[in-house]
Amino acid sequence: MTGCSIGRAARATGVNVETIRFYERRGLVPQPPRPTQGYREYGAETIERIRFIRHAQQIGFSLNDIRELLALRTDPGSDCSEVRLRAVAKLGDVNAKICRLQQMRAALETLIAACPGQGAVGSCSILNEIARQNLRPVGSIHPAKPTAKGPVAMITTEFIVDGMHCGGCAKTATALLRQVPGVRKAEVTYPEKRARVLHDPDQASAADLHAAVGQTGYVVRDLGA
Amino acid sequence: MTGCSIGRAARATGVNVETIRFYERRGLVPQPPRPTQGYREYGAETIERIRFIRHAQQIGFSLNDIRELLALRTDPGSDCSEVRLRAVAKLGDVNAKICRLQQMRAALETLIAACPGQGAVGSCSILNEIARQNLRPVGSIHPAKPTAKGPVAMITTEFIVDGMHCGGCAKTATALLRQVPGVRKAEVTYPEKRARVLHDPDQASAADLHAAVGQTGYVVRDLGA
DNA sequence: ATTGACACCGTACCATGGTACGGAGTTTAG
DNA sequence: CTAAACTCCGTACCATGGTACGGTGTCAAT
Repeated sequence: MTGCSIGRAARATGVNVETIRFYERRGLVPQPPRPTQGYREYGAETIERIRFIRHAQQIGFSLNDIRELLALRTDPGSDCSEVRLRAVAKLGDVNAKICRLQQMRAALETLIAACPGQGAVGSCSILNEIARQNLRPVGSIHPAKPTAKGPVAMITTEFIVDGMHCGGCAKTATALLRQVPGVRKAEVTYPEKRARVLHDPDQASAADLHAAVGQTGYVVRDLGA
Repeated sequence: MTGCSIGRAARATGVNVETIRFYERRGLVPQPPRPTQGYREYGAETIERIRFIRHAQQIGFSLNDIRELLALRTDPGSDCSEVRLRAVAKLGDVNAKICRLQQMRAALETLIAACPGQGAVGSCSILNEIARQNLRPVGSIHPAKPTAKGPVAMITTEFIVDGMHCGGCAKTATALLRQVPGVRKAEVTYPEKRARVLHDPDQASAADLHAAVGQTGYVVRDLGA
């Protein structure tokens, strides 16, 4: 069977033509061969890949996550445990979001219940409660810490991460670090085993960073060790 | 008591200076007086306004929502029921998001539970299940309908919305229409009582649009009526 | 008087996930 | 053969909520 054009591929997968080109630019879909006049020709495996992307999105993976999953999937040297690690991390994200939203829901329900439903806005209990914030604060993903607290002094912390066995591990570790509140930038390099994190020491201590990386089984050492 | 500079206001509210300027551009914070050399001077009411914004964000309101809430709050002619309507609508949003996330969570948990935790990626149950989508599809906000199904024919539907009594009502109605899957653009104008919606008729029927607007108590009529 | 901190402005940039557009060339169906 | 439909490409734009930068001007403390 011969391949199909971008338009057919789009119809087959239920996405826009532009979306496929966008995925190609993002490295989610490989550059296809172009046998005739520069027209892209997609085989069944790419069609399937696009479906994979949409399904993975449905369960909460971002396009960057999905690129990594696809890389793992293609690389015969990688292990299923890598995938599992990512699924577990994503489940954690999803749970955290649910938790936040449930707090929002509780706050909204409280406000609505207290509202008489009519009257002048000046005496509107909802607006007044929001203004006073007689609401329990909604926690962030990690245990409540003040976020975005104006001008803060960022510092860079560097440490060694052992136990990684591929660049994908490094990316997982990077993602975990970025989830820590107070972290502005994080990069973990695989062969060097180095983590470099720009963070606000008041919000995220070195121990917080270590804990974030350590939760997946990687082992953290200080530079001097 | 005299007002304070933008820097002090930022520190007092825990936001960035740039954020205050950003809110000003977005119309969330009024243009302050500038008694000396063009420097902004903020009074207590603006500080309180910024706090209101942050609190409202915490419970899920977007900046656009908040602008409307602030307008209602300031306008002595508006009624508390307007506010309540928005809170109820937001609660609906939040519930819908929770629902989606719970479906994601269930899907991830199923995948993780089925994963042996090690082995070659070729036989990774997680990746294979994602590829096959042996997962119950995650519904969107409204009852499951296919989303983003490639090139679709959009149509414009126009109808009359009765029962609105201010521009804020029109905005509420607009927001409700935008939540309907298949709707690309929606605009509702107050004095004209007109709704104009660009949508995919396969995903969102005229009846869907009417139902979305009707759920708040506005009354929909066809143009010819 | 000097110097560091603060303020001004416009604009660009970050992530996220796409969609849209314009102008050109190509393929395919009638 | 012609015209519609499709494809190419780069770039710009949508919403969301900000942050950052560069160049310049001003205020306050020493």
